[in-house]
Amino acid sequence: MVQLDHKQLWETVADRLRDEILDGHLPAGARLVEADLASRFGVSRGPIRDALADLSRSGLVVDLPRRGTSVASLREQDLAEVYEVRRALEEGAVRMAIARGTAEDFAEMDRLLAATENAYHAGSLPVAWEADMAFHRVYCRMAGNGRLLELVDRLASQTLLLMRTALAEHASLAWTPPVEVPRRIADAIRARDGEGAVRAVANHYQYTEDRLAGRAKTD
Amino acid sequence: MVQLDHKQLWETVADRLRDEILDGHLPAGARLVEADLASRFGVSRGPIRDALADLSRSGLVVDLPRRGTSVASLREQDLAEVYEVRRALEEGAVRMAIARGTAEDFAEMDRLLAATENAYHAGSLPVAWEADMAFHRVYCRMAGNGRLLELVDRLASQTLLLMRTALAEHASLAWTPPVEVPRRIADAIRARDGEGAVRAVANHYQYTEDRLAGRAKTD
DNA sequence: ACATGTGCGATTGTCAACAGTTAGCATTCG
DNA sequence: CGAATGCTAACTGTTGACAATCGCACATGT
Repeated sequence: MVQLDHKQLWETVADRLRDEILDGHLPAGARLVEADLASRFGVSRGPIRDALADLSRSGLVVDLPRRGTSVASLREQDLAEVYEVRRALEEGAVRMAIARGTAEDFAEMDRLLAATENAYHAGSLPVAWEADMAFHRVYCRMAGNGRLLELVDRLASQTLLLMRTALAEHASLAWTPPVEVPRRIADAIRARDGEGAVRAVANHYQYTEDRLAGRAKTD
Repeated sequence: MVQLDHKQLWETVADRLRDEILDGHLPAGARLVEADLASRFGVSRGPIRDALADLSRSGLVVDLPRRGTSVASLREQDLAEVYEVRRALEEGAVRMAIARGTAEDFAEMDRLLAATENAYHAGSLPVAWEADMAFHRVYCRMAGNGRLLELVDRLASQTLLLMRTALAEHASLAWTPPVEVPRRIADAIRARDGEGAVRAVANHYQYTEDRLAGRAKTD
């Protein structure tokens, strides 16, 4: 049986809004008025509400009762929170993933590592970040835990938004970790080295933290 | 400023439904028909939809498109998933918590450990489980990461539901870990021993896993 | 000048009704 | 007798309208 994935109206709306938020078309803090969106997309407010509820779940918008919803403007504090949770989840993920990786998974990781570096050197940071997110996603998928994967996805969205909005203020965010850092994760998983993989993930986040802390000092 | 929490209609509905699900009044698999609930609570379908969406987020109900929502009937697989994610999050949480624990936090942990054991010996398992969840929640709150705490809360709901429904089938689930196991977590946090706390959490979940695996074999 | 009260516009919360889809059952045809 | 087809009732997805609430600006009084 072919699973044709018919999207509900609110899913289509949510996808569209998510894109507009992540590509910066809807800047942080922008108000999302249900009636406006309804007329813009030619639907009623019901699906709009559902879509906004989903984006709120993902942390891309904030929803103040009786006062409407607006695009989340995430701060330093949020960045730290997201990274802490992602680190915890990914450390768990690699431990589970080591038993289940297939050759295709490893090939995809290699491909994404290369894509990240290429995009970085080509100067296309958003593309590099997305490839990096996809890289992390691969081994989280390998963990074979649907709940974990969904959480990672939602946090990845928030991370992308954070990077985008933060980059607008701090040019020093225009970087990705040197490819060796994430590669160590891939290598450890490939070698079925659980503790090594956990260390590699910790190292990756430590590196990122240090780099961000450095920014805080030098800016 | 005092945060008085005025509840939206859907929140009230969600709380009520959550209770009814967790105390077994609404058994696993029970269909939740929007119109029925609307007339039962004397509201329209709108707030009911919002409430169901929230419960779906928490994993307490499943939502099949165009076919309505019903109380989640979680399986062995789900139990494993939830525990894996909880373990990952809590290992991260204790690492963050060691720096931030206050005397009140430690007192509350002690109190909850005692409450768990008392309720267990008094034969009131649901109470014991809830106290245990609250215990875990304390050090997750100490981590000072709102996102992490919210995830832990949602997973705790699922765990309670799992325990309840599983208990109905397997009497051998009628237990809690010996109080020493969670106490080691509290002790390590109190001693500001980060790696020890991580080990204690891992140990706790390992113990639970073994016990559950034992059930699978002996039942 | 400052605090307090009041009216207005904007926006969400809630409701009731319509339309499309689904599962189950009866019916028909081979 | 079995499989495919066509109905039917139940339910969700969606809509448009109404009511309640909030923020803001202006007026009023001290």
